[in-house]
Amino acid sequence: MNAITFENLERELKNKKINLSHQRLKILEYLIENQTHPTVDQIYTDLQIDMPTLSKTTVYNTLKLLVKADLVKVITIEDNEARYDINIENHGHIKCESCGTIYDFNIDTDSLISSDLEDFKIDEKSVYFKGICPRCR
Amino acid sequence: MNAITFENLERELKNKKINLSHQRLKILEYLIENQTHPTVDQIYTDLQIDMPTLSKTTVYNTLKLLVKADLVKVITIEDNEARYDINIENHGHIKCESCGTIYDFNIDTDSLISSDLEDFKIDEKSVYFKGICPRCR
DNA sequence: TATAATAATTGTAACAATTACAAAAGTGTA
DNA sequence: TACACTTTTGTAATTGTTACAATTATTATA
Ligand SMILES: [Mn+2]
Ligand SMILES: [Mn+2]
Ligand SMILES: [Zn+2]
Ligand SMILES: [Zn+2]
Repeated sequence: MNAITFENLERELKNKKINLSHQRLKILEYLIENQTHPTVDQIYTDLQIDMPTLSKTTVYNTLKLLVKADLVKVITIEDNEARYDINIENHGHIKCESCGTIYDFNIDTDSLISSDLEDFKIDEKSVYFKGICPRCR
Repeated sequence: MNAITFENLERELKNKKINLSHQRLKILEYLIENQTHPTVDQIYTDLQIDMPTLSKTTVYNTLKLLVKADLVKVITIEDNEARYDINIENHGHIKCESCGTIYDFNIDTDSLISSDLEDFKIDEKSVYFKGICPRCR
C-alpha cells in the first residue's frame, strides 16, 4: 500500500551504492509515472523525445541494474518482450488479449504454497492471468 | 492425474480437424516422452537427428497449432525463450536458477481468485516461481 | 586547479528467437 | 492422371537483447 516515492527509492539506491545519474533518474521517474508495465521500447521511445541522445542500451543497462537491486520487477507474461514494474509489492497481472493492457490485481502470492516445494528455496513468485478486460467485453 | 495418451490426443486432434502428419506426430511424441518443458531448439535439435529434413519452421508451426488447439501450453517463465508443456492440467512451474531445470508442482490454479477480477473473463492462469532446487542447494 | 582513475553512456555490431513467405512436396479425389 | 488442397521446407526478414569499444561524465587525488 505504501506509495513509491523518490525519497524511498533514493535511500534504497544509496544503500545499494547505485549512482543516480541523469538517465537513471529519468528512467525511474518514467516507471513511477507510467505504471503500465512498459516495454523497453516504450520507455526508450517516450524518454528519447526529451533526451535525444539517450541510448537504448542505457535503458537496458539501467533496467538490468534496477532489477538486480530488487527495485524493479520483470514481467514475462508474454514471451516476446519483457515488461517492467516499479511496484514490487505482491500482486498479480492479467493481460487482456483484446487490447493488450496488463492490469494489476490483488493476490497474496506469499500465501501460495505447495508441499512439493518443501525442499526448494523459493526466491520469486509470479501469477499471470490472461483473459478479456471489462472494457473489451 | 490421467496420463497423456496418444489415444486421447488423437481423438482431440480429430475433433479439431488437425491432420496428424509425420512431423506433427513426431513432435507430439517428443512432448509426451520429454516432459521437461523443452524449447523449440531442443525439440528441433533432438528430432532432427532421426529426421534430417525437418525444418525448424515446422516445429514452430506445429507448436503454434497445438497451442491454439489447447493441446499444449506455452510456458513464459523466462523472457528469452518459450517452453512447451503437453501437460495442460493445472500445475505450477518453478525454475531452478542454478541448473535451469523447470519443475512441476502441484497447485490448484483454479482456486486462485481476486475480487479485482470480477468483471474480467479469465481464460488462462499461470503460476511461476523461481528459486533453487533441492539438488542444487 | 590540473590530473588521473573510475563509472556511465553511447552507437554499432552481433546474436538469438521468431515470423514471413514463396517454392516444393505430399495427400486425397474425380 | 489432373486437380485442389494441405503441409513442409529453406531462406530472408524482423525483433528483442547483449557485447563491446570509444566517448563522455563524475569523482578522487595531488
Ligand atoms: Mn504490476
Ligand atoms: Mn509442466
Ligand atoms: Zn481489454
Ligand atoms: Zn537446480
